[in-house]
Amino acid sequence: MKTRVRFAPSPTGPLHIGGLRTALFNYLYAKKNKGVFILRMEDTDQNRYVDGSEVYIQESLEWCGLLPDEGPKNGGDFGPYRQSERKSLYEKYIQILINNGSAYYAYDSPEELAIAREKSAKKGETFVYGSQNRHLFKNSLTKSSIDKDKISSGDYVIRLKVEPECEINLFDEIRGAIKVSSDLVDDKILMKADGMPTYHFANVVDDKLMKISTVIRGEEWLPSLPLHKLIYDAFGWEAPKFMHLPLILKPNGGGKLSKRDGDKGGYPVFPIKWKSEISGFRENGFLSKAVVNYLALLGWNNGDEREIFSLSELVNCFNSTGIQKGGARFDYEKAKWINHQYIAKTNSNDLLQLPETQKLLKGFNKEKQFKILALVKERIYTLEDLKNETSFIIKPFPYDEKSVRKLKKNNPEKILNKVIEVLKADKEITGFKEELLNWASQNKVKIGTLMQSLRLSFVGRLTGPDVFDICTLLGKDVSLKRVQRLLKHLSLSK
RNA sequence: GGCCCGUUCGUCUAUCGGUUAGGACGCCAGGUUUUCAUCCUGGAAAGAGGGGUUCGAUUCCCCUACGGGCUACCA
Repeated sequence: MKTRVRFAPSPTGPLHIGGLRTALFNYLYAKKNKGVFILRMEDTDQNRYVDGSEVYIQESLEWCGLLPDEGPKNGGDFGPYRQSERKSLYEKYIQILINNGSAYYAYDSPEELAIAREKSAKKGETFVYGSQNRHLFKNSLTKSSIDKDKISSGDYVIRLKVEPECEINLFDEIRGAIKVSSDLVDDKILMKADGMPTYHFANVVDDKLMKISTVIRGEEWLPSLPLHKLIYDAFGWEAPKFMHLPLILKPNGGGKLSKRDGDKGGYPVFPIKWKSEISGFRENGFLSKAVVNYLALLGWNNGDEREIFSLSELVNCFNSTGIQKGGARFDYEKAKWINHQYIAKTNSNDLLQLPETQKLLKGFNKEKQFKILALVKERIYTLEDLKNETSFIIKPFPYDEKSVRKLKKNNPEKILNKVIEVLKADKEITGFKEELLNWASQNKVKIGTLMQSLRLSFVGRLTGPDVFDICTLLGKDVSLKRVQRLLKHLSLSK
């Protein structure tokens, strides 16, 4: 049987990294098994639909290199790939269930149900619309015939008729066998009053019609697995395999990572920016490969100590036995560390291709960009760090006065004047380093003081990359100006 | 509340009955860099608790505790 898996988000806003990781694992499973990765939009809830979501999801997947083989954008033989466009299919298939007695019409209003639910809650009971009490409600099982008026006015839903006292045997590829009694399963609504299917029904029908071999989704779906199994059974269909992924948890506990955790925690939770309001990993200076790598490690491991994987390496190594059972806390520090590894490893030319890098380095020509990147690449954790690491090239930081005062005690004027002399004489800056160091040792000038004088001149602080590399990058004229400027500053601050 | 799933350093994880319980992030110390960062070396840091099974349990089973998910005409 051909491996076919689907990533099935609903377009209710931007996709967060939990969803992205589900997509990733689907992709890896598909590619590992030489199968097909499908994108399906679960847009059956018209109230929650958010414009732009589908494009966002597609772009996020593309940014990460997780290109769907079939989906709303590029089509396929099993379309349409938006559930809203498959309405006639659900209508056709629900009739099968109506006809074989597995489903029935129900006419209770949402208000009536809310009241019933409240009643149960007051008694401390769980409300279940099912075999025990369905006779107390308005439906085609309690009335001798179906309510023609309600049907024609569309004022009804269709529920699954769950048989009592059946043992439902489930199997999850990660967790193994699970047994649940059918008494715990509601007569869940399959078709809503607006004529749209619920997730549960559409999901089963589509997975069957799209020949999905393995359903890989988040653990939040595990509780509805019995229901889904019952729907497959009602059709007499063989169910696909199921794999429920552990959830990605908030960094400090308290549940699964949510879309709102980003602004609270000061870290991105979305792959790319959403409209202009929320920035993503991309805008925060992450390489997509690093994000993919980190996400893969959140709930999966290769069984060894390896941590850095490219997408194709992940495809090769991926194995569902390496998937974790428990939820994984999101750790932004580790994500940054992986990004740091990728930035340092990626060659500068490739980094310069990225629009994000170009934006950060737009004031420089190509040659200079390359040099700057080489200078700071191994120091930074995100591309955003380029800003802080390179700003002194355009304009030095305001002098760190504490360092200036300290330096002053060591007669830096003599050194700075020598530097000026050398810079003026040396046309190419080539012998700059050697000459200064020689001079220092001959004149009993502490090298430390020399270095600090230079660094303070060029950077304004006592931090940064190698001071002679900086000088070379700045060029003779700029270097000279900065040394003269420090000399002037020293004399003024007497 | 009910149901389901889970539980190894602070965090991500290795271990498929016998290990000084390993690695990584973070943290601390030292080294390199006469700066900071990177990098290198070292260190502190874990089997939730209680019962079984077994010659032997982190590993298998049960209970408890804790964590999480679900409990909509949302997905």
